[in-house]
Amino acid sequence: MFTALLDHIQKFITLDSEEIDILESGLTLSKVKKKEHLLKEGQICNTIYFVTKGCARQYIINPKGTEQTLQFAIENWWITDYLSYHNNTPSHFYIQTVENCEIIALEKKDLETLLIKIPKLEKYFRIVSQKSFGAAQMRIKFLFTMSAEERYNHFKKQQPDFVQRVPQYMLASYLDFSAEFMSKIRAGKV
Amino acid sequence: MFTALLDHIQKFITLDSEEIDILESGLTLSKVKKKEHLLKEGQICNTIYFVTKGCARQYIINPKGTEQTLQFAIENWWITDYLSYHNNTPSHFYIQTVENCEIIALEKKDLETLLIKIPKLEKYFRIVSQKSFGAAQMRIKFLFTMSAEERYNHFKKQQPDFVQRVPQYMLASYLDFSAEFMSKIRAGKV
DNA sequence: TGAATTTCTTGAAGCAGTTCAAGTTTTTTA
DNA sequence: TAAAAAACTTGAACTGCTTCAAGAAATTCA
Repeated sequence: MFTALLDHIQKFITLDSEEIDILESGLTLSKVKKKEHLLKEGQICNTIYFVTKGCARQYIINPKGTEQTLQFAIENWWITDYLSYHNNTPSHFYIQTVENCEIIALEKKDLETLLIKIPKLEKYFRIVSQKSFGAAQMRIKFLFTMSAEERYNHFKKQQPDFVQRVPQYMLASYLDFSAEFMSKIRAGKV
Repeated sequence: MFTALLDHIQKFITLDSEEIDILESGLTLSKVKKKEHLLKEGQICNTIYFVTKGCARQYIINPKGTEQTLQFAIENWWITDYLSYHNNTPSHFYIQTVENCEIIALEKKDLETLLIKIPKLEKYFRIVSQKSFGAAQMRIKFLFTMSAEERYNHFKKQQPDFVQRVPQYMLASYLDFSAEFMSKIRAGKV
């Protein structure tokens, strides 16, 4: 049931069977339909989400009223707003499913209990978040140094399957250009 | 000697005096002159740096040959390339001091030893990196939604002192616009 | 201090990508 | 399976910011 997450955790740390039991008893898997919100702007985020099936995204609504995706989370990715989570401040983001999903939602209180019972998990979350931070820095590098077309081609090369999986306008906003321009890039009219 | 770091750590966890001793014995503080490099592109990063005095930055050299700053680190900030650090891959970044600095350099091997001796530190680094990741997401939000002038004004409002502290062309590249445009923004010619 | 270096400024020309508006295609749902 | 909704396309007009070039000002260092 939780094998996806357990496998992911055990890439970084080793759990014995007792710890696995404790962990499993603290988790719940839920099905979430496409386009449902896990978090809305203004709410305080007190849950972290692990996607075991499907795809979710973090987005904002910009001053022009257009949605802009900041991050996608597919299978084996965590998604949350850590700033809201840690500072208990209203979130600047929406988190929403892009497909029908299976998601492990881990609430702050439960996570804190788990971290006390299984201190090793601290290491897991440390490494995962350090890597995520590293990935965010690379993302900023790409945004800074590549043209729109280069960003699209680079992304397509890195994640060829994923490109088919989400509406092109969402991917366009993730890569920081307009849906219309995406259309022109894909048609080779650039 | 290490009070800045100890204070920072104890914002998130509590250390007893024995743990403090262990920690201090594993640290070294070094003075680093302005413009020295802590990491260069292509090197594998196996050290994390904590700035206790001065200012460092992470930057890249873009295809046009211009430096672009991705991140600044002032007093009480960690700076490193976590992707290179964790994956043992060549770094995409330079890390360089912007002012004369005092820096605690913590090497991977030493840090791993410390994390075993003082498991609580895992929690400290987890929280710090989760917050950093949250901050990186906010940074992407600002880059996505604000005009160049708005980004400058917003940054100036958040960090009024810091704006004076670094060359304006570095700040311009951090905010993702040209040095010339920075000059025009500051002169009100926009 | 004076020379060298670094940083900042200014205006003109250019362009990568946006915006708008309208139509077409694809997907979803009742 | 028809109607509605969501997603994609196209071209024309526009614009926020870059690029270039050259000089001025500030800072560094011998």
